Amino acid sequence: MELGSYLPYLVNRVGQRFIARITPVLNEAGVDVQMWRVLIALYQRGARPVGALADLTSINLSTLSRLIGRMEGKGLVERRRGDDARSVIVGLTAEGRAVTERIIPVAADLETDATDDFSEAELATLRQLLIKLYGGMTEDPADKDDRLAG
Amino acid sequence: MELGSYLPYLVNRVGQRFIARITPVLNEAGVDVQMWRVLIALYQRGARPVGALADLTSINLSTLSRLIGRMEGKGLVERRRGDDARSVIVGLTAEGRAVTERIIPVAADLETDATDDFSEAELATLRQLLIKLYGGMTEDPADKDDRLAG
DNA sequence: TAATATTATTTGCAGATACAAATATCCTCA
DNA sequence: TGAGGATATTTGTATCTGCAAATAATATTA
Repeated sequence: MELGSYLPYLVNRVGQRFIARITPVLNEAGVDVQMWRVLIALYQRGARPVGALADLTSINLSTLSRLIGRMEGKGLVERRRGDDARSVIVGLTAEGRAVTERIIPVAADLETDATDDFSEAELATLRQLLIKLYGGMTEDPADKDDRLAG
Repeated sequence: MELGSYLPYLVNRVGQRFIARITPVLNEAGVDVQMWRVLIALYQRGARPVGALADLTSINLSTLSRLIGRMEGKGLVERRRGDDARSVIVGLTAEGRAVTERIIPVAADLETDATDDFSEAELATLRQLLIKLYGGMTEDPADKDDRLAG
């Protein structure tokens, strides 16, 4: 195996660079990368039980529980009891939404900046292939048959 | 901004899935994801001072220092003094190399598995675009002009 | 060449993470 | 309807992480 053409390697090193670049932006806004994951997940998908949010973000459930506690302390999210009182629904507060919307344009610039040399066609192809790749990967490889969606 | 087509998002969620999949394989071999990063960096690039290894892996220097200590304890790497005695050169031991080479084929299968539905052309395009993207991103965006390589 | 600055790594410490156990609620069926 | 099991989340605890300070060695310069 040639590591330089190994897909997980190629994907993760780009991902890490994106993270390295967005981190200062996030810190300025008083959040970290994990909180940002939660913010965009909630922003995109709406309020969710903790467990569903864990699936969505791939953050460990106990870690997420405490992370939500910290975000609650910052006024970014709020917890409420679900209809099923075992579950706790987490949703953005107005401030959480505002912070997210403040970061988004900076994040968008970051992408633009990184893809200076890309044609529109290349960019579209890259997006499409990444979506396809993700779609082809279930969380647990054993589930390959009953895959429904991301 | 539509998050579903936001490149850092698309890249990182695929990267996370790869990590989720390789983790059990690594654990079986007694290493974690960070150790794996160090192993492949050393395997690919050869022995390096701690600082250079930190750059290569994007692992924080103090974290890396202690990580190397743990890996040393497992017999995977060894430290030796550099010509400049301020630096510490880290290199794979025979066992570290053996462990790395034992994991590599499993990691390769993981890629094959994830790209079942990809044509050779699509796979090649994806690789090429990821390499190009990485090349267009310096660690520090301010360095955009004096970029040399990854 | 001795004092000071610079570079490379390690350690002190506070906070974050993940596994496993504990807690809280719901569902089933006798 | 209430006992036992299933599901959802939180907490106990040991380990890992990263910032800043400490340590160690090399370069500079007066």
